[in-house]
Amino acid sequence: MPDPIVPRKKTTGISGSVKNRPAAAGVDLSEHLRSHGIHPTQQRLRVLKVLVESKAHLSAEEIHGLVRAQTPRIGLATIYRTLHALKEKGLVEEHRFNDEFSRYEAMPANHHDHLICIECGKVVEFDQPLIEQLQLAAAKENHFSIVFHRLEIYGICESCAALHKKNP
Amino acid sequence: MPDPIVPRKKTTGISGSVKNRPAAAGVDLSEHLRSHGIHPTQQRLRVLKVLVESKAHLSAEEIHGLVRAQTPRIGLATIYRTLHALKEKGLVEEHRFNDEFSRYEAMPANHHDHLICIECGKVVEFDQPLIEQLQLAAAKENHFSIVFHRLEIYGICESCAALHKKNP
DNA sequence: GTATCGATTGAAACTGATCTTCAACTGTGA
DNA sequence: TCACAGTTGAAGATCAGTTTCAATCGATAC
Repeated sequence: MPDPIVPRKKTTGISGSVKNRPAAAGVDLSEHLRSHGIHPTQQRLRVLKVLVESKAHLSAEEIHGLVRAQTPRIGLATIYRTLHALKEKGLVEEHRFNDEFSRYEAMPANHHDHLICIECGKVVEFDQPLIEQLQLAAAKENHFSIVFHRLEIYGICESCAALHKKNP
Repeated sequence: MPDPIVPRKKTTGISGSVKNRPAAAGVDLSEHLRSHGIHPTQQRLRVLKVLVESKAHLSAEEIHGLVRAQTPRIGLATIYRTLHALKEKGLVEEHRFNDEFSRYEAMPANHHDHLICIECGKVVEFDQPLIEQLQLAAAKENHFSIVFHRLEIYGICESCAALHKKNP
């Protein structure tokens, strides 16, 4: 079972079903940052805002592009620095799907896993509490205490499958 | 829950419980390659041999080092080219744990998932058929057909936990 | 054995994501 | 106003992985 290459370009917008982020539901982003020990500069607020409002899992490049619409002179280094800080404080999650670069999302209220279409790159989030329980059992059996986990299912989404039937 | 950085150096040997690889159990590697449409050159045989005999998940750099012991002039480009070919034919699996680079293992007979210690980098393989069934259910619910998946559980292994108790 | 020709190789240069450095800027408090 | 710490943008460095290209290999025909 070889890893198919996900044929996705950096610029591709990726949609995914996303639950309400806590910060999107009216929480003051500035206070959100401050309460996590991050000084809320304009740049940091805008990076976080882009992530909170986005329905996608964004690359650093994409975040840079979106933030630049409001703050044209912001540098890519600031994006990376901010993402590191946010990640370290647990406000942002980093994913490495089948790309050669990372994608980021604002930390959701609940952990979830990902279904990723290897044709179009669409990412759908899901959660299966039972899977988490079985993971706990597997960890216990091997004398591990779980800190976090990552479950990614790669496959073909409904619309790509339909396309295949039309143009096989 | 921020991603802890796995404190692992490129040169660290990583152990893990590994079932017998089919090719390690007496199958002729040369024939193994040929039957998958890969011309069995010395270089390719040695890369595959290192992977089959290894008990670890090796980086390209590590494979290069090991192969060079027998073929001193082999280039890193050849390692990468060979790994691509092997991966494409499903003879090798690529993993990206919490590192910034890829690790490879000879394709095991059965799919398995990974427990990874975030302290020492130890990788333990396990499988839980029930988890796979639940994944199928999650995919079906979202109208995905699964091609492959990746489950990685990060945590603290028994011996690192014991160390922590001694030197907290 | 020898000629031919495509496949494969090693070395070196390249690429692209990410990180580091450093001087300039900003905000805050004395 | 001054000092100082924290933050920023720009440019350059780094490093895993890829591409290029001339040299070599190996299978096949003769």
